[in-house]
Amino acid sequence: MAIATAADALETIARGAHEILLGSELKERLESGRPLRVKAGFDPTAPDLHLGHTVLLNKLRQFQALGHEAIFLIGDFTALIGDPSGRTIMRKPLTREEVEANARTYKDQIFKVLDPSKTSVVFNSSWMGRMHAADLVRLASHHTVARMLERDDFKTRYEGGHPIGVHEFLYPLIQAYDSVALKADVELGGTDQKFNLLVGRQLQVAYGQEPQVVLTMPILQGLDGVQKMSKSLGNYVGINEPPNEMFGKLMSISDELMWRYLELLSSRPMAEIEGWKHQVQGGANPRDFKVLLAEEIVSRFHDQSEAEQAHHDFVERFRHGAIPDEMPVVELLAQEGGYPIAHLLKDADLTESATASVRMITQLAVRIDGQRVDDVSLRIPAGSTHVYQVGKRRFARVTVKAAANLMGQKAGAKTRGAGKKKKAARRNVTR
RNA sequence: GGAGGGGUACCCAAGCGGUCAACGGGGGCAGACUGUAAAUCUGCUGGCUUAUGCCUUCGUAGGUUCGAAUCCUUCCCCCUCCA
Repeated sequence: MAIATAADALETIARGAHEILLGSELKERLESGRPLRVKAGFDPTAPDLHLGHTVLLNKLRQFQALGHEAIFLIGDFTALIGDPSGRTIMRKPLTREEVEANARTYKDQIFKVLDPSKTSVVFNSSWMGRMHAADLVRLASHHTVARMLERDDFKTRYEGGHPIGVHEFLYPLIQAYDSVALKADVELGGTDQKFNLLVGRQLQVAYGQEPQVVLTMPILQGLDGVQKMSKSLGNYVGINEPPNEMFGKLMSISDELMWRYLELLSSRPMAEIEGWKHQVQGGANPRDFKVLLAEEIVSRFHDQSEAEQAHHDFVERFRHGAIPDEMPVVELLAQEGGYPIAHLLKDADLTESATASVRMITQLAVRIDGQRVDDVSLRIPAGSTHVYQVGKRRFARVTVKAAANLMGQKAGAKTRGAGKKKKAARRNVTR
């Protein structure tokens, strides 16, 4: 098997990396010529992978391309603890069932990036599940509380008066033990994992192994460019998202963030990306390079033609202000006198509440078939179909129908009465 | 086990008997400007068929009062110190 020269390999591996500890050890192992065991652990807590996860996957892929073996560790055992990294609060443990379901989705998705023939997928429950209490105590004896509290987030929480569960201390230890069990040569992780990864080195030495090389990758910022990409923050691009969504989201990142994404997500050579940077400094429009990024990512998770289509749709929609072809279609039954606009927007899921609709209308953010609406008390007559728009991104095609039979009843019941009924019902539930 | 401190809207954080749907900041949303972005400026940020109106919210459940996020009691949760 042909393995690239150690110098070339190092350059590839170092791309985008935040830190390599120790670089000299990595070089030695690369020079040994044998395939290295490269481990990266994932919490099976996220049901859907997003681009943030692919930063590590891409790096694993690069190792594979260099002839090494990727060990994709699903931390199904550790997930029962919940990684406290970067958190200021304690995480709720997952149930066995949740963990298993999540792990399956991982397996389904990672091979969009990784080479299956050079990947082994392992679960740390397969050794941790068999460990005896006595072994765990022995494992725990290799670390001190003082050292645990060196970890930034533990320290912050401790000093800030936030609770820390004793079991959370086990997380780094178990993750570290995984490296022992797997005899890992290299472990990849986000920068927030540095502490855990280093515990791995220490523990391997304690168990008589050569310490693994630690490679940390920057945490990919989400679309907001500030917080890390995560599903719960809603600033993510999922790898299973439809092409248009994916394309649109990637185009919405800031110019500055674009370079980060290119470095960490694109498979284009860095030299080429550097060239783009110079062009932008010379006055080229960053947007055009953002397009190239978006196309590359969309074609990776879909295909080339879908990427081109997404690009085309995007231009139509934003440059020419076109109304998108695809949008939710909603049918509503009008009451006597038409459908009040504020309620229509809420019922079509364009706003959170009628009050919010009023706010949007007042702020001139609402359009019907492209026409601005400024009348809060507008009523939409039955028998009409229009495209309603709130802000720039939310659309729905709404048909208002006459409510033939229901009309009598609904009109008969005064709104106040209906409101009271609801409240009464709620009270009953509470009691 | 004992002593003290604390739980306010998405988050942080004021308020400490009426003028509180609750200051301020962050975040979010919208408008203007742009390149779709960023930066900037402005507005909004509990719900209700839109109302100088009503309803629900300041950990939980009660109580005092004409009136409570603010006072009293119960319970729950968190933190610190002592043992």
